[in-house]
Amino acid sequence: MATCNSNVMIFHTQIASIMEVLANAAVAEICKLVDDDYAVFRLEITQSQKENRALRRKLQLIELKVTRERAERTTRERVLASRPSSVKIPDRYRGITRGEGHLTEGHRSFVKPAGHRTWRDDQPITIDEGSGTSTQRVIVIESADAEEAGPGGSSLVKQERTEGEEDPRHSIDIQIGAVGVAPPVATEDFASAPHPRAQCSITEVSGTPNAVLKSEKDTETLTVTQRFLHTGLNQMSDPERLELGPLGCPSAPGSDYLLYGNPSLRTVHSHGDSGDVLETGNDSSCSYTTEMDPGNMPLDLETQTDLSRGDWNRYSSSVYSEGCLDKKGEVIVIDERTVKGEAPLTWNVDETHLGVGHSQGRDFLDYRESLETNPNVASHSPLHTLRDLDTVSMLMGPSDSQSRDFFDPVLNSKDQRAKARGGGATSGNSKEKRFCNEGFNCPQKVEIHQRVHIGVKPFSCTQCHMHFAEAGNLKRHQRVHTGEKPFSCVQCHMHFARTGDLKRHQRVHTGEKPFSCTQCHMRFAQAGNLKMHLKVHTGERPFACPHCGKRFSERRCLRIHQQKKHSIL
DNA sequence: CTGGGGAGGGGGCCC
DNA sequence: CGGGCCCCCTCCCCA
Repeated sequence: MATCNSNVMIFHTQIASIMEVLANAAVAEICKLVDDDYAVFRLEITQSQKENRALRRKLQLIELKVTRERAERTTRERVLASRPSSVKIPDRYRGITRGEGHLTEGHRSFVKPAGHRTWRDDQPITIDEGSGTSTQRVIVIESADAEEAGPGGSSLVKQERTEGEEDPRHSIDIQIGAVGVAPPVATEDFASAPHPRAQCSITEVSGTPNAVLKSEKDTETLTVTQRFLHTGLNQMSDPERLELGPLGCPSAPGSDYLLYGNPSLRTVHSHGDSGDVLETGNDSSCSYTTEMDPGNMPLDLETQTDLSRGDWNRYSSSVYSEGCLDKKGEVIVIDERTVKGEAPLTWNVDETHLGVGHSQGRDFLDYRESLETNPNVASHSPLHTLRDLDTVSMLMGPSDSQSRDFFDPVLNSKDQRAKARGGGATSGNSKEKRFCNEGFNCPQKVEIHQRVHIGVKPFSCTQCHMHFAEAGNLKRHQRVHTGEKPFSCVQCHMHFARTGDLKRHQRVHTGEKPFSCTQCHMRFAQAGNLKMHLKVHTGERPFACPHCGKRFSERRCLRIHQQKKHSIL
Protein backbone atom coordinates (compact mmCIF):
# COMPACT_ATOMS: atom_id res chain seq x y z
CA MET A 1 0.00 0.00 0.00
CA ALA A 2 2.81 2.28 1.01
CA THR A 3 4.67 1.39 -2.14
CA CYS A 4 1.60 2.17 -4.13
CA ASN A 5 1.26 5.54 -2.50
CA SER A 6 4.85 6.38 -3.14
CA ASN A 7 4.44 5.44 -6.78
CA VAL A 8 1.44 7.71 -7.04
CA MET A 9 3.43 10.50 -5.46
CA ILE A 10 6.26 9.97 -7.89
CA PHE A 11 3.82 9.90 -10.74
CA HIS A 12 2.27 13.15 -9.60
CA THR A 13 5.65 14.72 -9.22
CA GLN A 14 6.60 13.69 -12.71
CA ILE A 15 3.34 15.00 -14.08
CA ALA A 16 3.90 18.25 -12.27
CA SER A 17 7.37 18.56 -13.69
CA ILE A 18 6.13 17.77 -17.16
CA MET A 19 3.35 20.30 -16.79
CA GLU A 20 5.86 22.85 -15.69
CA VAL A 21 8.06 22.15 -18.65
CA LEU A 22 5.12 22.35 -20.99
CA ALA A 23 3.94 25.55 -19.37
CA ASN A 24 7.35 27.08 -19.71
CA ALA A 25 7.52 26.02 -23.31
CA ALA A 26 4.10 27.52 -23.95
CA VAL A 27 5.06 30.72 -22.25
CA ALA A 28 8.23 30.86 -24.24
CA GLU A 29 6.27 30.27 -27.42
CA ILE A 30 3.79 32.96 -26.52
CA CYS A 31 6.54 35.36 -25.69
CA LYS A 32 8.20 34.61 -28.96
CA LEU A 33 5.00 35.24 -30.87
CA VAL A 34 4.37 38.42 -28.97
CA ASP A 35 7.87 39.56 -29.62
CA ASP A 36 7.55 38.83 -33.31
CA ASP A 37 4.23 40.58 -33.56
CA TYR A 38 5.55 43.41 -31.52
CA ALA A 39 8.46 43.77 -33.84
CA VAL A 40 6.18 43.80 -36.82
CA PHE A 41 3.93 46.23 -35.09
CA ARG A 42 6.83 48.46 -34.24
CA LEU A 43 7.97 48.30 -37.81
CA GLU A 44 4.56 49.30 -39.03
CA ILE A 45 4.40 52.11 -36.54
CA THR A 46 7.79 53.30 -37.65
CA GLN A 47 6.74 53.24 -41.27
CA SER A 48 3.54 55.06 -40.47
CA GLN A 49 5.46 57.65 -38.57
CA LYS A 50 7.78 58.09 -41.49
CA GLU A 51 4.84 58.51 -43.81
CA ASN A 52 3.30 60.96 -41.45
CA ARG A 53 6.46 62.97 -41.34
CA ALA A 54 6.70 62.95 -45.10
CA LEU A 55 3.12 64.03 -45.46
CA ARG A 56 3.63 66.71 -42.89
CA ARG A 57 6.60 68.00 -44.79
CA LYS A 58 4.59 68.02 -47.98
CA LEU A 59 1.82 69.86 -46.26
CA GLN A 60 4.21 72.44 -44.98
CA LEU A 61 5.67 72.87 -48.41
CA ILE A 62 2.26 73.28 -49.91
CA GLU A 63 1.27 75.78 -47.31
CA LEU A 64 4.42 77.72 -47.89
CA LYS A 65 3.82 77.65 -51.58
CA VAL A 66 0.26 78.79 -51.22
CA THR A 67 1.24 81.57 -48.91
CA ARG A 68 3.95 82.74 -51.21
CA GLU A 69 1.73 82.59 -54.25
CA ARG A 70 -0.98 84.42 -52.45
CA ALA A 71 1.44 87.14 -51.60
CA GLU A 72 2.57 87.27 -55.20
CA ARG A 73 -0.95 87.46 -56.41
CA THR A 74 -1.71 90.27 -54.04
CA THR A 75 1.31 92.09 -55.30
CA ARG A 76 0.36 91.50 -58.88
CA GLU A 77 -3.18 92.61 -58.29
CA ARG A 78 -1.86 95.81 -56.86
CA VAL A 79 0.27 96.26 -59.92
CA LEU A 80 -2.66 95.51 -62.14
CA ALA A 81 -4.84 97.91 -60.27
CA SER A 82 -2.38 100.64 -61.02
CA ARG A 83 -2.28 99.68 -64.69
CA PRO A 84 -4.60 100.83 -67.45
CA SER A 85 -7.51 98.48 -67.91
CA SER A 86 -6.64 97.95 -71.52
CA VAL A 87 -4.49 94.99 -70.72
CA LYS A 88 -7.45 92.72 -70.36
CA ILE A 89 -7.14 89.89 -72.75
CA PRO A 90 -10.18 89.45 -74.89
CA ASP A 91 -9.14 86.45 -76.87
CA ARG A 92 -9.89 83.91 -74.26
CA TYR A 93 -12.43 81.26 -74.88
CA ARG A 94 -12.26 81.86 -78.49
CA GLY A 95 -12.94 79.47 -81.22
CA ILE A 96 -12.43 79.55 -84.87
CA THR A 97 -14.25 78.26 -87.80
CA ARG A 98 -12.27 76.06 -89.95
CA GLY A 99 -11.40 77.46 -93.28
CA GLU A 100 -12.05 81.01 -92.31
CA GLY A 101 -9.33 83.49 -92.88
CA HIS A 102 -5.99 81.84 -92.52
CA LEU A 103 -7.43 78.94 -90.78
CA THR A 104 -7.54 75.72 -92.57
CA GLU A 105 -8.53 72.39 -91.33
CA GLY A 106 -5.04 71.16 -91.29
CA HIS A 107 -3.95 73.63 -88.75
CA ARG A 108 -4.80 72.13 -85.53
CA SER A 109 -2.68 71.87 -82.57
CA PHE A 110 -2.70 71.97 -78.90
CA VAL A 111 -0.99 74.36 -76.69
CA LYS A 112 -0.12 73.63 -73.19
CA PRO A 113 1.65 75.91 -70.85
CA ALA A 114 4.81 74.27 -69.83
CA GLY A 115 5.27 73.67 -66.25
CA HIS A 116 1.69 72.84 -65.87
CA ARG A 117 1.53 69.25 -65.11
CA THR A 118 -2.05 68.49 -65.75
CA TRP A 119 -1.73 67.76 -69.35
CA ARG A 120 -2.93 64.31 -70.14
CA ASP A 121 0.31 63.31 -71.59
CA ASP A 122 1.25 60.51 -73.81
CA GLN A 123 -2.06 60.50 -75.46
CA PRO A 124 -2.30 60.03 -79.15
CA ILE A 125 -3.55 63.08 -80.84
CA THR A 126 -4.95 62.73 -84.23
CA ILE A 127 -4.77 65.66 -86.48
CA ASP A 128 -7.09 65.59 -89.36
CA GLU A 129 -5.17 67.11 -92.16
CA GLY A 130 -7.36 66.10 -94.93
CA SER A 131 -4.56 64.27 -96.59
CA GLY A 132 -4.00 61.96 -93.73
CA THR A 133 -3.82 61.52 -90.10
CA SER A 134 -0.88 62.10 -87.95
CA THR A 135 -0.83 60.61 -84.56
CA GLN A 136 1.60 61.54 -81.93
CA ARG A 137 2.28 60.68 -78.44
CA VAL A 138 3.35 63.53 -76.37
CA ILE A 139 5.16 62.80 -73.21
CA VAL A 140 5.85 65.72 -71.04
CA ILE A 141 8.50 64.99 -68.54
CA GLU A 142 8.61 67.53 -65.87
CA SER A 143 10.26 67.95 -62.61
CA ALA A 144 8.33 67.08 -59.57
CA ASP A 145 8.11 70.65 -58.64
CA ALA A 146 7.83 73.17 -61.36
CA GLU A 147 9.53 75.71 -59.26
CA GLU A 148 12.58 73.61 -58.99
CA ALA A 149 13.13 74.13 -62.62
CA GLY A 150 13.68 77.73 -61.94
CA PRO A 151 12.53 80.59 -64.06
CA GLY A 152 14.15 79.16 -67.06
CA GLY A 153 13.02 75.69 -66.39
CA SER A 154 11.21 73.99 -69.12
CA SER A 155 9.46 70.84 -69.85
CA LEU A 156 10.94 68.13 -71.84
CA VAL A 157 8.64 67.24 -74.58
CA LYS A 158 9.03 63.91 -76.15
CA GLN A 159 7.15 63.23 -79.27
CA GLU A 160 6.66 59.96 -80.91
CA ARG A 161 5.60 60.61 -84.39
CA THR A 162 3.87 57.77 -85.96
CA GLU A 163 3.56 59.33 -89.32
CA GLY A 164 5.44 61.84 -91.29
CA GLU A 165 8.86 63.14 -90.85
CA GLU A 166 10.08 65.17 -88.04
CA ASP A 167 9.39 68.73 -88.65
CA PRO A 168 11.89 71.00 -87.04
CA ARG A 169 9.08 73.21 -86.06
CA HIS A 170 7.65 70.42 -84.05
CA SER A 171 8.84 69.48 -80.66
CA ILE A 172 9.14 73.09 -79.89
CA ASP A 173 9.31 74.19 -76.40
CA ILE A 174 9.41 77.87 -76.73
CA GLN A 175 10.83 79.74 -73.90
CA ILE A 176 10.22 83.41 -73.84
CA GLY A 177 11.88 83.56 -70.62
CA ALA A 178 14.66 85.94 -71.35
CA VAL A 179 14.45 89.07 -69.39
CA GLY A 180 13.31 91.89 -71.50
CA VAL A 181 11.60 89.77 -74.06
CA ALA A 182 8.14 90.91 -74.68
CA PRO A 183 5.64 88.63 -73.08
CA PRO A 184 2.94 86.92 -75.01
CA VAL A 185 0.24 89.38 -75.50
CA ALA A 186 -3.19 89.37 -76.87
CA THR A 187 -3.84 93.02 -77.36
CA GLU A 188 -1.83 95.70 -78.92
CA ASP A 189 -2.07 97.66 -75.77
CA PHE A 190 -0.62 94.88 -73.87
CA ALA A 191 2.02 94.34 -76.44
CA SER A 192 3.39 97.69 -75.66
CA ALA A 193 3.30 97.11 -71.99
CA PRO A 194 6.20 95.25 -70.51
CA HIS A 195 5.23 92.39 -68.43
CA PRO A 196 7.08 91.34 -65.36
CA ARG A 197 6.58 87.70 -66.16
CA ALA A 198 7.99 87.03 -69.51
CA GLN A 199 8.18 83.32 -69.36
CA CYS A 200 5.78 81.52 -71.52
CA SER A 201 6.34 78.01 -72.59
CA ILE A 202 4.31 76.76 -75.44
CA THR A 203 4.55 73.28 -76.71
CA GLU A 204 3.43 72.61 -80.15
CA VAL A 205 2.35 69.09 -80.50
CA SER A 206 0.56 69.15 -83.72
CA GLY A 207 1.48 66.65 -86.28
CA THR A 208 0.45 68.96 -88.99
CA PRO A 209 3.42 69.86 -91.06
CA ASN A 210 2.02 73.28 -91.65
CA ALA A 211 1.28 73.81 -88.09
CA VAL A 212 3.61 76.15 -86.45
CA LEU A 213 4.00 77.65 -83.12
CA LYS A 214 4.63 81.06 -81.94
CA SER A 215 4.32 83.16 -78.95
CA GLU A 216 1.07 84.87 -78.51
CA LYS A 217 2.48 88.29 -78.99
CA ASP A 218 1.92 88.31 -82.68
CA THR A 219 -0.63 90.92 -83.37
CA GLU A 220 -1.62 89.16 -86.51
CA THR A 221 -2.82 86.39 -84.38
CA LEU A 222 -4.75 88.86 -82.43
CA THR A 223 -6.46 90.11 -85.48
CA VAL A 224 -7.48 86.65 -86.41
CA THR A 225 -8.57 85.69 -82.99
CA GLN A 226 -10.45 88.85 -82.44
CA ARG A 227 -12.28 88.31 -85.63
CA PHE A 228 -13.29 84.94 -84.44
CA LEU A 229 -14.24 86.35 -81.20
CA HIS A 230 -16.96 88.19 -82.98
CA THR A 231 -18.02 85.37 -85.16
CA GLY A 232 -20.27 84.08 -82.49
CA LEU A 233 -20.80 80.81 -80.92
CA ASN A 234 -22.55 79.18 -83.78
CA GLN A 235 -19.47 79.25 -85.86
CA MET A 236 -17.94 76.90 -83.49
CA SER A 237 -20.14 74.28 -84.92
CA ASP A 238 -18.48 72.04 -87.31
CA PRO A 239 -19.80 68.63 -88.03
CA GLU A 240 -16.46 67.36 -89.07
CA ARG A 241 -15.14 67.92 -85.65
CA LEU A 242 -17.21 65.03 -84.60
CA GLU A 243 -14.45 62.87 -85.84
CA LEU A 244 -13.05 61.72 -82.62
CA GLY A 245 -9.82 60.52 -83.95
CA PRO A 246 -7.87 58.10 -81.88
CA LEU A 247 -10.76 57.36 -79.68
CA GLY A 248 -12.46 55.79 -82.54
CA CYS A 249 -15.56 57.79 -82.08
CA PRO A 250 -17.33 57.86 -85.35
CA SER A 251 -18.47 60.95 -86.98
CA ALA A 252 -21.97 61.78 -86.18
CA PRO A 253 -24.20 60.87 -89.01
CA GLY A 254 -25.65 63.67 -90.87
CA SER A 255 -25.05 67.28 -90.64
CA ASP A 256 -27.68 67.80 -88.05
CA TYR A 257 -25.14 67.28 -85.39
CA LEU A 258 -23.10 70.23 -84.60
CA LEU A 259 -20.15 69.89 -82.42
CA TYR A 260 -20.64 72.20 -79.58
CA GLY A 261 -17.01 72.80 -79.22
CA ASN A 262 -15.99 74.56 -76.16
CA PRO A 263 -14.42 77.77 -77.26
CA SER A 264 -12.69 78.01 -74.01
CA LEU A 265 -10.54 75.21 -75.13
CA ARG A 266 -9.54 76.82 -78.30
CA THR A 267 -6.82 79.22 -78.92
CA VAL A 268 -5.50 80.55 -82.11
CA HIS A 269 -1.87 81.01 -82.68
CA SER A 270 -0.21 82.19 -85.76
CA HIS A 271 3.29 81.94 -86.81
CA GLY A 272 5.11 85.14 -87.24
CA ASP A 273 6.86 83.94 -90.34
CA SER A 274 4.49 81.86 -92.24
CA GLY A 275 1.32 83.24 -91.02
CA ASP A 276 0.08 79.79 -90.50
CA VAL A 277 -2.32 79.51 -87.77
CA LEU A 278 -2.69 76.95 -85.16
CA GLU A 279 -5.97 76.07 -83.83
CA THR A 280 -5.68 74.60 -80.45
CA GLY A 281 -7.94 73.03 -78.08
CA ASN A 282 -11.17 71.43 -78.54
CA ASP A 283 -10.82 69.45 -81.53
CA SER A 284 -12.81 66.49 -80.59
CA SER A 285 -9.94 64.34 -81.57
CA CYS A 286 -8.23 65.51 -78.51
CA SER A 287 -11.05 66.11 -76.21
CA TYR A 288 -10.03 63.14 -74.21
CA THR A 289 -6.72 64.71 -73.74
CA THR A 290 -7.41 68.30 -73.28
CA GLU A 291 -10.81 68.83 -71.89
CA MET A 292 -9.64 68.41 -68.40
CA ASP A 293 -6.48 70.25 -68.97
CA PRO A 294 -6.43 73.57 -67.28
CA GLY A 295 -3.48 74.32 -69.38
CA ASN A 296 -5.77 74.36 -72.27
CA MET A 297 -8.15 76.58 -70.58
CA PRO A 298 -8.40 80.08 -71.74
CA LEU A 299 -5.81 82.20 -70.19
CA ASP A 300 -5.13 85.75 -69.91
CA LEU A 301 -1.55 86.63 -69.64
CA GLU A 302 -1.47 86.81 -65.97
CA THR A 303 -3.02 83.49 -65.47
CA GLN A 304 -1.17 81.91 -68.27
CA THR A 305 2.05 82.95 -66.76
CA ASP A 306 0.89 81.61 -63.51
CA LEU A 307 -0.12 78.41 -65.07
CA SER A 308 3.19 78.04 -66.66
CA ARG A 309 4.44 77.87 -63.17
CA GLY A 310 1.85 75.38 -62.24
CA ASP A 311 -0.39 77.81 -60.48
CA TRP A 312 -3.67 76.35 -61.38
CA ASN A 313 -5.37 77.47 -58.25
CA ARG A 314 -4.68 81.04 -58.95
CA TYR A 315 -5.80 80.69 -62.46
CA SER A 316 -9.04 79.10 -61.53
CA SER A 317 -9.55 81.59 -58.86
CA SER A 318 -9.07 84.42 -61.22
CA VAL A 319 -11.31 82.89 -63.78
CA TYR A 320 -14.09 82.31 -61.40
CA SER A 321 -13.79 85.45 -59.48
CA GLU A 322 -13.08 88.04 -62.07
CA GLY A 323 -16.44 88.11 -63.65
CA CYS A 324 -15.49 86.07 -66.61
CA LEU A 325 -18.59 84.04 -66.23
CA ASP A 326 -20.88 86.81 -67.05
CA LYS A 327 -19.30 88.02 -70.16
CA LYS A 328 -21.41 87.80 -73.20
CA GLY A 329 -20.34 86.23 -76.34
CA GLU A 330 -17.56 83.87 -75.88
CA VAL A 331 -18.05 83.41 -72.25
CA ILE A 332 -21.53 82.12 -72.56
CA VAL A 333 -20.01 78.84 -73.33
CA ILE A 334 -17.78 79.10 -70.40
CA ASP A 335 -20.79 79.47 -68.31
CA GLU A 336 -21.96 76.22 -69.61
CA ARG A 337 -18.64 74.66 -69.11
CA THR A 338 -17.92 75.94 -65.73
CA VAL A 339 -21.35 75.75 -64.36
CA LYS A 340 -22.18 72.37 -65.58
CA GLY A 341 -18.76 71.02 -65.84
CA GLU A 342 -15.61 71.79 -64.09
CA ALA A 343 -16.72 73.81 -61.25
CA PRO A 344 -18.94 71.19 -59.75
CA LEU A 345 -15.90 69.07 -59.53
CA THR A 346 -15.28 70.89 -56.41
CA TRP A 347 -18.51 69.92 -54.91
CA ASN A 348 -17.64 66.39 -54.44
CA VAL A 349 -15.60 67.79 -51.65
CA ASP A 350 -18.37 69.71 -50.14
CA GLU A 351 -21.58 68.36 -51.39
CA THR A 352 -23.58 70.64 -49.22
CA HIS A 353 -23.33 73.14 -51.98
CA LEU A 354 -25.60 71.05 -54.01
CA GLY A 355 -29.27 70.88 -53.82
CA VAL A 356 -31.03 67.64 -53.76
CA GLY A 357 -32.28 67.82 -57.24
CA HIS A 358 -30.17 68.05 -60.30
CA SER A 359 -32.47 69.53 -62.78
CA GLN A 360 -30.63 71.55 -65.29
CA GLY A 361 -31.90 74.87 -64.17
CA ARG A 362 -31.24 74.35 -60.56
CA ASP A 363 -27.87 72.98 -61.19
CA PHE A 364 -27.03 76.03 -63.09
CA LEU A 365 -28.11 78.29 -60.33
CA ASP A 366 -26.59 76.28 -57.59
CA TYR A 367 -23.28 75.94 -59.26
CA ARG A 368 -23.19 79.44 -60.42
CA GLU A 369 -24.00 80.76 -57.05
CA SER A 370 -21.29 78.75 -55.54
CA LEU A 371 -18.92 79.78 -58.22
CA GLU A 372 -19.52 83.37 -57.54
CA THR A 373 -19.12 82.99 -53.88
CA ASN A 374 -16.24 80.65 -53.83
CA PRO A 375 -13.30 82.01 -55.70
CA ASN A 376 -11.28 78.99 -54.86
CA VAL A 377 -13.84 76.74 -56.28
CA ALA A 378 -11.50 75.12 -58.70
CA SER A 379 -8.75 74.61 -56.27
CA HIS A 380 -9.89 71.07 -56.02
CA SER A 381 -9.64 70.57 -59.64
CA PRO A 382 -9.80 66.95 -60.52
CA LEU A 383 -6.65 67.49 -62.37
CA HIS A 384 -4.96 68.38 -59.24
CA THR A 385 -6.37 65.38 -57.67
CA LEU A 386 -5.36 63.22 -60.50
CA ARG A 387 -1.98 64.66 -60.64
CA ASP A 388 -1.46 64.39 -56.99
CA LEU A 389 -2.70 60.91 -56.89
CA ASP A 390 -0.67 59.44 -59.57
CA THR A 391 1.55 61.42 -61.78
CA VAL A 392 2.61 58.33 -63.59
CA SER A 393 -0.93 57.53 -64.43
CA MET A 394 -1.35 60.93 -65.88
CA LEU A 395 1.34 60.13 -68.32
CA MET A 396 -0.45 57.14 -69.58
CA GLY A 397 -2.15 57.53 -72.84
CA PRO A 398 -5.70 56.49 -73.30
CA SER A 399 -4.65 53.71 -75.52
CA ASP A 400 -2.29 52.49 -72.94
CA SER A 401 -3.69 49.58 -71.10
CA GLN A 402 -2.27 50.96 -67.94
CA SER A 403 -4.44 53.95 -68.26
CA ARG A 404 -7.30 51.76 -67.32
CA ASP A 405 -5.64 51.14 -64.05
CA PHE A 406 -6.00 54.76 -63.42
CA PHE A 407 -9.51 54.02 -62.43
CA ASP A 408 -9.63 52.25 -59.21
CA PRO A 409 -10.66 48.71 -59.93
CA VAL A 410 -11.92 48.43 -56.43
CA LEU A 411 -14.62 50.84 -57.30
CA ASN A 412 -15.28 49.31 -60.60
CA SER A 413 -18.29 47.42 -59.57
CA LYS A 414 -21.94 47.75 -60.05
CA ASP A 415 -22.39 48.40 -56.40
CA GLN A 416 -20.03 51.27 -56.49
CA ARG A 417 -21.59 52.63 -59.59
CA ALA A 418 -24.97 52.29 -58.04
CA LYS A 419 -23.64 54.07 -55.04
CA ALA A 420 -22.28 56.77 -57.25
CA ARG A 421 -25.52 57.08 -59.06
CA GLY A 422 -27.35 57.07 -55.84
CA GLY A 423 -30.95 56.34 -55.43
CA GLY A 424 -33.99 58.46 -55.33
CA ALA A 425 -33.44 62.06 -54.68
CA THR A 426 -29.86 61.62 -53.67
CA SER A 427 -28.90 60.65 -57.12
CA GLY A 428 -29.45 64.21 -58.00
CA ASN A 429 -25.96 64.73 -56.77
CA SER A 430 -24.65 62.77 -59.62
CA LYS A 431 -22.16 65.52 -60.16
CA GLU A 432 -20.56 64.52 -56.94
CA LYS A 433 -18.96 61.73 -58.81
CA ARG A 434 -17.41 63.98 -61.33
CA PHE A 435 -14.14 62.61 -60.29
CA CYS A 436 -15.39 59.16 -59.83
CA ASN A 437 -13.63 55.94 -60.38
CA GLU A 438 -15.83 54.52 -63.01
CA GLY A 439 -14.15 51.68 -64.71
CA PHE A 440 -14.00 51.59 -68.43
CA ASN A 441 -12.27 49.16 -70.63
CA CYS A 442 -12.24 51.47 -73.58
CA PRO A 443 -10.70 54.91 -73.93
CA GLN A 444 -13.66 55.95 -75.96
CA LYS A 445 -15.94 55.22 -73.08
CA VAL A 446 -13.60 57.05 -70.81
CA GLU A 447 -13.76 60.02 -73.08
CA ILE A 448 -17.52 59.94 -73.20
CA HIS A 449 -17.77 59.46 -69.50
CA GLN A 450 -15.41 62.30 -68.85
CA ARG A 451 -17.84 64.57 -70.57
CA VAL A 452 -20.10 63.84 -67.69
CA HIS A 453 -17.57 65.26 -65.33
CA ILE A 454 -16.33 68.05 -67.44
CA GLY A 455 -19.61 69.20 -68.78
CA VAL A 456 -18.46 69.21 -72.34
CA LYS A 457 -21.38 68.88 -74.68
CA PRO A 458 -20.06 68.59 -78.17
CA PHE A 459 -23.34 67.75 -79.83
CA SER A 460 -25.49 70.69 -80.60
CA CYS A 461 -29.00 70.72 -81.92
CA THR A 462 -29.36 72.76 -85.05
CA GLN A 463 -32.88 73.72 -84.22
CA CYS A 464 -32.54 74.89 -80.68
CA HIS A 465 -29.92 75.84 -78.18
CA MET A 466 -29.64 72.43 -76.64
CA HIS A 467 -26.30 70.71 -76.37
CA PHE A 468 -25.57 67.17 -75.43
CA ALA A 469 -22.65 65.17 -74.27
CA GLU A 470 -23.68 62.14 -76.26
CA ALA A 471 -24.76 61.86 -79.83
CA GLY A 472 -27.51 59.49 -78.88
CA ASN A 473 -29.04 62.03 -76.60
CA LEU A 474 -29.04 64.56 -79.36
CA LYS A 475 -30.68 62.12 -81.69
CA ARG A 476 -33.27 61.39 -79.10
CA HIS A 477 -33.80 65.05 -78.48
CA GLN A 478 -34.36 65.77 -82.13
CA ARG A 479 -37.56 63.84 -82.00
CA VAL A 480 -38.84 66.78 -80.06
CA HIS A 481 -38.50 68.82 -83.21
CA THR A 482 -39.47 66.19 -85.70
CA GLY A 483 -42.41 64.99 -83.67
CA GLU A 484 -41.40 61.47 -84.40
CA LYS A 485 -43.06 59.05 -82.02
CA PRO A 486 -42.33 55.61 -83.25
CA PHE A 487 -43.54 53.73 -80.22
CA SER A 488 -47.27 53.24 -80.04
CA CYS A 489 -49.44 51.64 -77.44
CA VAL A 490 -51.45 48.76 -78.82
CA GLN A 491 -54.24 49.35 -76.35
CA CYS A 492 -54.92 53.04 -76.76
CA HIS A 493 -52.84 53.88 -79.80
CA MET A 494 -51.01 56.61 -78.04
CA HIS A 495 -47.63 57.28 -79.48
CA PHE A 496 -44.41 57.98 -77.71
CA ALA A 497 -41.01 59.09 -78.70
CA ARG A 498 -39.25 56.60 -76.51
CA THR A 499 -39.75 53.08 -75.46
CA GLY A 500 -39.45 54.05 -71.87
CA ASP A 501 -42.33 56.42 -72.22
CA LEU A 502 -44.42 53.70 -73.76
CA LYS A 503 -43.44 51.28 -71.05
CA ARG A 504 -44.32 53.77 -68.40
CA HIS A 505 -47.57 54.55 -70.11
CA GLN A 506 -48.58 50.95 -70.25
CA ARG A 507 -48.83 50.94 -66.49
CA VAL A 508 -52.00 52.90 -67.06
CA HIS A 509 -53.45 49.87 -68.68
CA THR A 510 -51.91 47.25 -66.50
CA GLY A 511 -52.59 49.13 -63.29
CA GLU A 512 -49.09 48.41 -62.18
CA LYS A 513 -47.95 50.73 -59.44
CA PRO A 514 -44.55 49.64 -58.36
CA PHE A 515 -43.83 52.63 -56.15
CA SER A 516 -45.42 52.44 -52.76
CA CYS A 517 -45.39 54.91 -49.92
CA THR A 518 -43.98 53.53 -46.72
CA GLN A 519 -46.09 55.91 -44.69
CA CYS A 520 -49.56 55.26 -46.02
CA HIS A 521 -49.09 52.42 -48.44
CA MET A 522 -50.37 54.42 -51.33
CA ARG A 523 -49.00 53.21 -54.57
CA PHE A 524 -47.86 55.09 -57.60
CA ALA A 525 -47.00 54.25 -61.13
CA GLN A 526 -44.20 56.77 -61.24
CA ALA A 527 -41.42 57.33 -58.79
CA GLY A 528 -41.69 61.04 -59.19
CA ASN A 529 -45.28 60.98 -58.13
CA LEU A 530 -44.36 59.03 -55.06
CA LYS A 531 -41.71 61.52 -54.25
CA MET A 532 -44.20 64.30 -54.58
CA HIS A 533 -46.60 62.41 -52.45
CA LEU A 534 -44.07 62.02 -49.67
CA LYS A 535 -44.24 65.72 -49.10
CA VAL A 536 -47.71 65.14 -47.77
CA HIS A 537 -46.21 63.22 -44.90
CA THR A 538 -43.20 65.37 -44.34
CA GLY A 539 -45.14 68.59 -44.57
CA GLU A 540 -42.38 69.86 -46.73
CA ARG A 541 -43.24 73.15 -48.35
CA PRO A 542 -40.06 74.33 -49.93
CA PHE A 543 -41.59 76.84 -52.30
CA ALA A 544 -42.28 80.18 -50.69
CA CYS A 545 -43.95 83.09 -52.37
CA PRO A 546 -41.53 86.00 -52.35
CA HIS A 547 -44.39 88.42 -52.16
CA CYS A 548 -46.57 87.14 -49.40
CA GLY A 549 -44.45 84.43 -47.89
CA LYS A 550 -46.99 81.72 -48.32
CA ARG A 551 -45.41 78.37 -48.76
CA PHE A 552 -46.28 75.59 -51.13
CA SER A 553 -45.33 72.01 -51.44
CA GLU A 554 -44.95 72.20 -55.17
CA ARG A 555 -43.53 74.71 -57.49
CA ARG A 556 -46.53 74.58 -59.73
CA CYS A 557 -48.75 75.58 -56.84
CA LEU A 558 -46.53 78.52 -56.13
CA ARG A 559 -46.56 79.51 -59.75
CA ILE A 560 -50.34 79.38 -59.95
CA HIS A 561 -50.55 81.33 -56.76
CA GLN A 562 -48.24 84.00 -58.10
CA GLN A 563 -50.16 84.21 -61.32
CA LYS A 564 -53.45 84.69 -59.62
CA LYS A 565 -52.52 86.62 -56.52
CA HIS A 566 -49.67 88.70 -57.76
CA SER A 567 -50.29 88.73 -61.49
CA ILE A 568 -46.87 87.32 -62.14
CA LEU A 569 -46.60 85.31 -65.25
C1' DC B 1 -58.10 78.47 -54.56
C1' DT B 2 -55.30 74.92 -53.07
C1' DG B 3 -53.73 70.27 -52.53
C1' DG B 4 -52.69 66.19 -54.56
C1' DG B 5 -52.63 62.25 -57.82
C1' DG B 6 -52.07 60.71 -62.78
C1' DA B 7 -49.45 60.86 -66.61
C1' DG B 8 -46.54 62.53 -70.49
C1' DG B 9 -42.22 65.10 -72.01
C1' DG B 10 -37.62 65.18 -71.85
C1' DG B 11 -32.60 65.35 -70.15
C1' DG B 12 -28.68 62.71 -67.83
C1' DC B 13 -26.40 58.74 -67.61
C1' DC B 14 -25.00 53.94 -67.98
C1' DC B 15 -25.17 49.32 -70.08
C1' DC C 1 -26.12 53.37 -80.97
C1' DG C 2 -30.18 51.74 -79.03
C1' DG C 3 -32.21 50.35 -74.71
C1' DG C 4 -33.20 51.26 -70.26
C1' DC C 5 -33.44 53.52 -65.98
C1' DC C 6 -33.57 57.59 -63.13
C1' DC C 7 -35.00 61.93 -62.37
C1' DC C 8 -37.34 66.36 -62.81
C1' DC C 9 -40.76 69.22 -64.85
C1' DT C 10 -45.14 70.17 -66.26
C1' DC C 11 -49.88 69.71 -67.46
C1' DC C 12 -54.33 67.90 -66.48
C1' DC C 13 -57.85 66.68 -63.60
C1' DC C 14 -60.40 66.27 -59.48
C1' DA C 15 -61.59 66.78 -54.52
